[in-house]
Amino acid sequence: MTVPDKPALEGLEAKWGERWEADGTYRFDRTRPRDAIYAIDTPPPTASGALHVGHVFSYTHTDCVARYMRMRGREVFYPMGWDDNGLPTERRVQNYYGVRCDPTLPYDPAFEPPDKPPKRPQLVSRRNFIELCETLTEIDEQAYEALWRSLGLSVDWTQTYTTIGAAARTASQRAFLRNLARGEAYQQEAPVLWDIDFQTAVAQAELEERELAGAYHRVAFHRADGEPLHVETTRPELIPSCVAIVAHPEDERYQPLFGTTVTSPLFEVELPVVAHELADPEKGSGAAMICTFGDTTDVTWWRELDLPTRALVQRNGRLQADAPDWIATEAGRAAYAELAGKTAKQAKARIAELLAESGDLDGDPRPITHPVKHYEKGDRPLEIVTSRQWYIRNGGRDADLRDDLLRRGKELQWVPDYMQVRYEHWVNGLAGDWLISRQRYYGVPIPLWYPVDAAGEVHHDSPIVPDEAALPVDPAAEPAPGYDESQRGRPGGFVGDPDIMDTWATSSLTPQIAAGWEVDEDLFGRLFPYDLRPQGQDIIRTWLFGTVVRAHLEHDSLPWSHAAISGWVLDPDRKKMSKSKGHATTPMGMVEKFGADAIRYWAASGRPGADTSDDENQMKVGRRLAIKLLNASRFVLNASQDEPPDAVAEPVDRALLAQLEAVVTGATAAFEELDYARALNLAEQAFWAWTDDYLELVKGRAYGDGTGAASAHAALRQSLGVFLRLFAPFLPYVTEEVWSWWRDGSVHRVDWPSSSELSAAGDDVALLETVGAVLYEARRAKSDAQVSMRTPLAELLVTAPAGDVDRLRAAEGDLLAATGASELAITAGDELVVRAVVAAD
RNA sequence: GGGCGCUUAGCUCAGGGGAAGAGCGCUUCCUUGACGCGGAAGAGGUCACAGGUUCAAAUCCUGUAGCGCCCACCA
Repeated sequence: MTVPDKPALEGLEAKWGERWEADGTYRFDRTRPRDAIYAIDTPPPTASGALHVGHVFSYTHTDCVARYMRMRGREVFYPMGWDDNGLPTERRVQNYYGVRCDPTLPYDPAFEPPDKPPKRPQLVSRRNFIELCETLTEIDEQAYEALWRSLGLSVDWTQTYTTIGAAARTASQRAFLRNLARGEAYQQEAPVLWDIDFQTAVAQAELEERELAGAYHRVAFHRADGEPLHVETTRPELIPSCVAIVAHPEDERYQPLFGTTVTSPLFEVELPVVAHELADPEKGSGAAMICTFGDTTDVTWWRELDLPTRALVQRNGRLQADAPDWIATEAGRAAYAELAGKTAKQAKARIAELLAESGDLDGDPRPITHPVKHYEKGDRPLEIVTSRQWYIRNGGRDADLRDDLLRRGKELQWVPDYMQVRYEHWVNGLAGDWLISRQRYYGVPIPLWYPVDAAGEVHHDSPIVPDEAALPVDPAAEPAPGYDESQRGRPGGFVGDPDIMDTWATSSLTPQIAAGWEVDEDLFGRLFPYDLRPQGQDIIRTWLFGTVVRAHLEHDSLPWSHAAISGWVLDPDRKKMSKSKGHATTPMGMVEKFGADAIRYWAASGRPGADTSDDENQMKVGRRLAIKLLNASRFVLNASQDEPPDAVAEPVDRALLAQLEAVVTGATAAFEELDYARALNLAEQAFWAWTDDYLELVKGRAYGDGTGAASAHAALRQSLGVFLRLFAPFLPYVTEEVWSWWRDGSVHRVDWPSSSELSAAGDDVALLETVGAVLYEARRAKSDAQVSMRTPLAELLVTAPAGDVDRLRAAEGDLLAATGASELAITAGDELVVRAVVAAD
């Protein structure tokens, strides 16, 4: 046994990191049966930038649970994935290298990215672009792994996956094909939300509302009798796309007009006045124009009222160049020419001028701010365009499936439990099925081709499906089964589906990907369904819900039994922290400054689901705790020797073990509910009482010999062993360091403490409390007298109720040694009163 | 507009019917026989506000306000 003279935290991360790796301390043993395994569906962080303090926070929570479960004898499956699939990666590659993908270019095998991003993006082929994505994500992933390792995540680093790797592409395409075969995936030509910058469709789950400045334009449409029908709109540029005017069926102002027509200003298009209960009499004039498409309500009206489609906004966000057929009059076509080719914003400004000139604008536009739908990663408002897209059923259009999924939400154990409500609200609010196709390049391709008939027409309704054994496939690079590449795009040949799948369509399969679904059925059988999905509350609607949908459809089960939802790390200004804002403190810098155990202490102090602030004070406290653990351990090990457990005989020592037993029971119960924070708090409180009171109390006895010393030694070492293991999930480095002074093997692979091992525990938990109260008064007397704590008390007089008298007599020797008093005088009384007097000099 | 969560000491947060708690910070001490990357003690609070239930409310109920997040139909 070697106890260092001056133990320190510095260097522990490197020392034990290497040792754990060499020993395979956290390696998953796949031979264990299902019920001996604890499987975690680790969130794969987005590999497109840097980890921030919020990641450190939530991943530490999971690691504490993983370490606890491992000490409870569960074999923990704790993989790490990297979400390197999708738009964030594309965008980062575009900015980092200064390139843009042009899928029409041929592959250039000799391509090297420019040293620094050129002013004007360089165009590269799709394959070159994907190679750059792979290069950059690999660099990012290495930096992530280095941070996770130094933070002490007990991940099995042989179990890693990426969401763009071959295994993920195979699983993603396989699941899609199964969905297709069962009728759960389907394609539809329909209006979709469209990002004009990214040039892709966007799913409901990826929307975010932003408050934008706009203006109500009060515009006159013309009734047959010459009277105006006023409509207030924030989007006058869509008047040429107008297909009807709508008002509430019970709105008396408009009832006489239902069934009649009006003509639009400037464009002179004849439009029916229709009724629908979604029209709000309180908004604007009570009458609204229906355009194809200005917003999602327009889509509803268009569908339910069976209106024509008059789309003018193109996928690049500009109005189409040529005047459409439905604008028939010369004046109308001339007016349209003023708008043609303009962006929505430019057209809005111009049409306001035109309406003012024609007298159809009533008053000045009235400025307002209103919520406008954006793609969460995009900059400009979404437009709605019609296109052919793939969908997966998620209950958005099917009440039975929705009920099934709501039932799954109830079946899942949520931590904290109120998070389940968010799931239910999302599922109940679904407006449609899950749009999974994306018009992008870096992602898992939709594994389909379509036949081209002799006339050159593409038959989308009879897709050509690959064999599962051939997965993963890239229809853009490989010919359809049974065809030759030369037939691509030719009459009688085929075309590949040009789209990729939404990144959530793949990451909704992380349990299947990590467990080797359909590839390693033995492993899959031991892991699925998993025990735990830890994740952020912001992605309940995307990742959590998507994973539940896929598991329900494919396996008719939940993907995991528990979902632990973590809170946010807040900025000092109490805003949600995000990496885009950039923060002075990087996680690695924090680890270097305070030590990994200190950072983990801060993180583990945040209760499940609760937001926490980025508080350096808590990290300092954690550091102090870790240092105290080193020093207290050093004292215990130097001042004692191994004694059999039954050497604990002194009432004070037996009381300590009794107290500890209660702590172990409490911490275990807390961890079973995944409440790591409560477990830490219990251990910490007991630990400080142990060092402040118990160690001081038995110090004198421990330095002596005889049965009193043996009892103290046994109790000190037993309690140290318990504390080290109680702290091991939180402070893996310092506990392992101390363990190594004393014991063989890793503290992270020994059994979690149990009450059965504390066989000598007494039943008088109150003894130490009473004795502690006396100690406290003795300290206060010395503090008041401004003397050293080592100054002996001249007098120690206690009045105590009957029960406490026995306790004090039992601890008398220790009390005298700790306070320096020569005599403990006890008188009987109703309550405990302590008189401690320091010698007058 | 709807939902969920939060509001407790200067700060960060526990507690959750039965005498207001911790850490940090602050004040005053202790020069250290495990620990100065220490230790001891002290001051500091109408538990957001208003009603209600109760012998008793920080705690349960109702409402209000502020903050955060999520959702919603951009006329």
